[in-house]
Amino acid sequence: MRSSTTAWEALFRAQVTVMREIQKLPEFKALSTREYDVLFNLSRCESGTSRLSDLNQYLLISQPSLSRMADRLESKGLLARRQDPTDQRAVLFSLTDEGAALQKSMGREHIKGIHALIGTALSSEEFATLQELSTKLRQHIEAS
Amino acid sequence: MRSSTTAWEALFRAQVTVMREIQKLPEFKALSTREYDVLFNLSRCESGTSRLSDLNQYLLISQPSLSRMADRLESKGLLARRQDPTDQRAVLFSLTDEGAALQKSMGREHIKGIHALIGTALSSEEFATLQELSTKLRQHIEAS
DNA sequence: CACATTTGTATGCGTTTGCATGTAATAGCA
DNA sequence: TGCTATTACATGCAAACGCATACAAATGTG
Repeated sequence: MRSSTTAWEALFRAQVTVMREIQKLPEFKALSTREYDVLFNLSRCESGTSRLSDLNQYLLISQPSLSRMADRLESKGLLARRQDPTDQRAVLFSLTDEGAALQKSMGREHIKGIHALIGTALSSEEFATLQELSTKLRQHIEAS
Repeated sequence: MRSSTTAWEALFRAQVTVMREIQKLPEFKALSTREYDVLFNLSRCESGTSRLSDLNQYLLISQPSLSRMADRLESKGLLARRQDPTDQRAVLFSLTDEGAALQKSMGREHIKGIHALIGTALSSEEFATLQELSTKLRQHIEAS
């Protein structure tokens, strides 16, 4: 009972602390971290496209918020919407060339920023362990 | 370069996944997770009070947002504002009895929910390691 | 095959948020 | 001491958010 909740609290506090610093980084003047996260997740789809509802699974924002955020990203020319040919209800999102390029450049800066921020906080082995345990935790929930 | 950023991504994704589930828990119908977080942080102050700016250090929301959230929590009778006698600019927040009681009851439900959600995801040793590494990561940033 | 249910997305609307800025108190300095 | 800079919080305002709901397409059911 105790170990899982204290571990969660520690993980959550670490996330808040890192996130506070990340939001200050200059690359997030153009796009908020939430918006970047949409581009990032889309860039990770091997098909290059994703339904709104599938994308929403990996984000903290609500479905209506994502729908409207997509409007904005679309009007900025970063994202393209098209109908799913196999399901007329569904919408498929994909990055435009411009969106993909912006994601890449923000991603590069983001990596630099993260490294500068936490690069020396833990050893390589510790980072690997943290990654492994975080992934295991996430997968446990996704599997249930 | 790589190990720190992939570990951060994994930690962040885990946080999103856990948080999505937490937000669905029934106890967060009364108060949002952000609002609960304010009560939680206040409950952890050994003095029982905290300046707005100090409290804000541990939260992701902006200072103006916290100021207005405090207005709402105050009007709900959960929080009390008073002036810092040693600094006329500053405001000291503290939980009212009602606020402390609500935090405790939400905290209890929260712990149950977390345990039900992730209790069996990792072993006790793994949770302890996750907690230790997360804390070390956070402290590295806070120290800089 | 009609009809109810479910699923996927969009929209109305009130609330919450952040940015820029205002105001007042303190600190720093010449 | 007087003046500037800084710090702490609040407020105006537009943007973004979530909830409830509407709508349309797909699925299930008799």
